[in-house]
Amino acid sequence: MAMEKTYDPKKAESKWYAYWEENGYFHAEVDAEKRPFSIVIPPPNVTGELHIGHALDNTLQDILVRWRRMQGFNTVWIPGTDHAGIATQAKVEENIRKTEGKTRHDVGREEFLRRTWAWKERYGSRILQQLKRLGASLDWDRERFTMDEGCSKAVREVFVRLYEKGWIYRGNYIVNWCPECSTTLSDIEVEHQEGAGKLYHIKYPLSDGSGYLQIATTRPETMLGDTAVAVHPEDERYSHLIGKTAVVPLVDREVPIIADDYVDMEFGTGVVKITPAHDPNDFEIGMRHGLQQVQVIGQGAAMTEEAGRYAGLDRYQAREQIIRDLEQLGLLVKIEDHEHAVGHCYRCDTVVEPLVSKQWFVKMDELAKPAIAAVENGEVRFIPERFAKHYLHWMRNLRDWCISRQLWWGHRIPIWYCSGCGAEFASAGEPSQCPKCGSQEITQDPDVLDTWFSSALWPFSVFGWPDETPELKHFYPTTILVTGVDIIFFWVARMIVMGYEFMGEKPFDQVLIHGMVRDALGRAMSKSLGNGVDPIEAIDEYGADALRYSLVIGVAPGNDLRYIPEKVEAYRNFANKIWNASRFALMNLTDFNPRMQNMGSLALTTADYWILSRFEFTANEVTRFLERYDVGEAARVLYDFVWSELCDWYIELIKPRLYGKSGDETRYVAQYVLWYVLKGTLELLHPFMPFITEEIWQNLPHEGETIMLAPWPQPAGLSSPVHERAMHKVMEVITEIRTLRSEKHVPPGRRITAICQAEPEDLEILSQAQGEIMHLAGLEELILEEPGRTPEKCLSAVVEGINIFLPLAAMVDVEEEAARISKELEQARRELQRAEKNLQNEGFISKAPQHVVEKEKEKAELYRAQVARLEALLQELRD
RNA sequence: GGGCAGAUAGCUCAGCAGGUUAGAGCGCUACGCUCACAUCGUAGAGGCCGGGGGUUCGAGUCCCUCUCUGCCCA
Repeated sequence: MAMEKTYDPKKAESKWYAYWEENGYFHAEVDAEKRPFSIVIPPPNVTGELHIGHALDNTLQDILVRWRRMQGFNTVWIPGTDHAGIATQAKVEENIRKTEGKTRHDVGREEFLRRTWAWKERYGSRILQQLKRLGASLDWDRERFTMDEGCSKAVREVFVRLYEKGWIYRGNYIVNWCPECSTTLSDIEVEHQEGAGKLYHIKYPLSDGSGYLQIATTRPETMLGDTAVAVHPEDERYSHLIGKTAVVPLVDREVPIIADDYVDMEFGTGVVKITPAHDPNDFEIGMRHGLQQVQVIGQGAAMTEEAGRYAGLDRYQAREQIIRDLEQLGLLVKIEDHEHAVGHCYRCDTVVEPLVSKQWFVKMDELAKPAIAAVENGEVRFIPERFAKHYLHWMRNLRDWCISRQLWWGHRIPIWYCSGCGAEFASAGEPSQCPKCGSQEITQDPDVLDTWFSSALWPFSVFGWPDETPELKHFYPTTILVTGVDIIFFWVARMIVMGYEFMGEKPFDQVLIHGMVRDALGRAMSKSLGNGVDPIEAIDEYGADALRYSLVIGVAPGNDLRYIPEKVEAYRNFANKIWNASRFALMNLTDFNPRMQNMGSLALTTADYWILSRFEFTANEVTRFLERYDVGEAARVLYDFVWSELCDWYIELIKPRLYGKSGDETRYVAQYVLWYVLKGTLELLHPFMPFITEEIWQNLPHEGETIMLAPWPQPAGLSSPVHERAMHKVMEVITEIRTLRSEKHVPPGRRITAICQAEPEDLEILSQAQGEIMHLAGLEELILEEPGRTPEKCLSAVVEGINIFLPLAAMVDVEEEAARISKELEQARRELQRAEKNLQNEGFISKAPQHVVEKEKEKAELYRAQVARLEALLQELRD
């Protein structure tokens, strides 16, 4: 095959993805003989677009999936999308508004839903197509959608069962209302943002005319709905007023002065107004004290009729007007600047309004118990572990989950009301009459469920639950869930809850949490900042493999990372490096057939033993890191091996042999080892860089149809510390000669002579590698001898106890040489001192492990020789 | 207010189970188009591992504390 000088990702990517898909390599059937490895994708929003966070999340999953698949696990990765209630509905509404100038109410519920489905059909596959560009090896035959028939059935089943258990209930409670989205939100869908606000101090007259109480509030507009004033029961300043009444200004409502622990004596004046209808804490107090609820703010965030002359005003206009009016009445004491957190809608960022309304809730206390225990006892493990704390803290302080949404797009709540007998009943099917009175006058609850309700069932609904399918039996619990920190509460926690309740078992063994992708300045990516990165653009520019590698390499689990285009470029270069090393290999393997001889019968050189040993080490490390889900370190180890050891050293070392300069026999050996290591390296790289590895692998002698299904490299007994140490010495000698040349500006093309003096053992090593040393150090002659004489007029150095002399009389400046050698001598002495100090330490000798002591002794010996040699050199120079 | 994370080369980050002469990429300096690669090679400069204390024979790594930055919860 003719390979281009640079790697072209575009061609390889489309070609191989299609090949994999057509051959069904992504698909797994249930196979009881094999160990399953299963992952469900965190379903992206069906009408969304792939962003860089998805790219990271799915790259991690794909790496794990491809790796386990190569290891022979029965591997399945389930794709799918989420209907994303609010987001999708908002998009379609926006479209209707723009094109027809109509609202969803103008269009009507049925028609609106028809259009939303059409929208989903049209744009819903987009994000999945984008995942294909990334190389994601998802089992497309098993694609699901949270609102498809099966998932919807699961949702209704779960709802009905919980309802019948009494764990889903309807009640009038204070909920978070988004005036913009016109729906309730669950507690976690509210984001608290710190902001500059004001603290208003207002006087409330006592009913008996004996004076005033001064209260402090950040939201004066809610005072119109005040039904009490509260103080702390132990606050002596006010104890005499408890039980009396005060008058709420502007509305002249007489309200009780109550005592409640909730009041913070330190805050403001220690007196707070109580508005049960518009504040969650006040709501609780109201329940405790049986207070009336007066709703003064409506669903559109405008003041209601209850607000009297303020009715119709927006909540913020009302605030201003009220302050002006209080000021006129002389009841406004002061306004202070005040930092406080305000709840915003996580979808549209509008300030949320707490309102009392009739909604559906899931009772969480019982449900949470097994889900808490599972993480406490390690049945479900978070990686990194610290996220278990986040999870547990949240789970232990759970409030009931508000699941009804005033939307149209979603799973409609399977509750019907009978206008005949007034019954309320749940049904998993489509009832035609009331089970109590038989009346056909029944209407379904108009609300839909929180999107996360269906996502919570994802790990079993995708396998066909409530039916007991073979898939469910084989692939559940899934092996690992990979997702970002931001949805631990939204999604992970609820999956664990639902898994235990309905499967009687955890939904996954492990949860791998990764951080967020930030921009180059470390800021979160957001629409408003416009600093988002389109992964598809990055793939177009640098290739999917490069993007994948750049997202995972060197990232510690759970840590955030920055997206820096230069980094992607660096791994584009890495891909190119692999490409060119392979191109070189293939050019030299045209006449090679690995079946001619096997490795055992080959006369391996030190370099061969060395690279095989390093390859084995690398393979073990990569596997070890992947087993700990430390993808970042696995990728880093591989990168270093490929670039430094394989390309910079091994390939350079064997060039003379490949060119036939040392005979056919050793040429074949070099070919064999190069082929073996390159093929194995591609296999190790494949999970990280699926496309380029397949492209090259297919061109190397290989067995099998695809690298995707090639066996993951196993330990093969290739480790060889002896050869590693020998090679290390050779490399040090080469580097030292190069350094001397470089410092003295010996032209790179000039072939020179070198003399190496060493003890017999080392001489043997050097002599074995004589050809390689000469080749890589640019020598025309390498003289190997035992120490004794000091050659005249030489550049000299000592490494690894080996004297090196370069007879370059013209380059030798005695002063410079002396200075350079002195400097090295100093350093060697320092190291020697350090080592000796350790060895003289009783504690060290007796307490440090044997191998550490041995190592230290070896070091000391080496430094001692180094010092002696350098001292001798210096002496000669000065004579 | 509570909890968590981070602080290592000019920049962005690794450093896993305390023991390496503390690493990488980018950037920087010098040289080099040597028949895989200039998306490259060779050589090099650059770090009291945030401050202070402690544990240990030994601390970037473990413990305490302080400072700064970020995140989550209330």
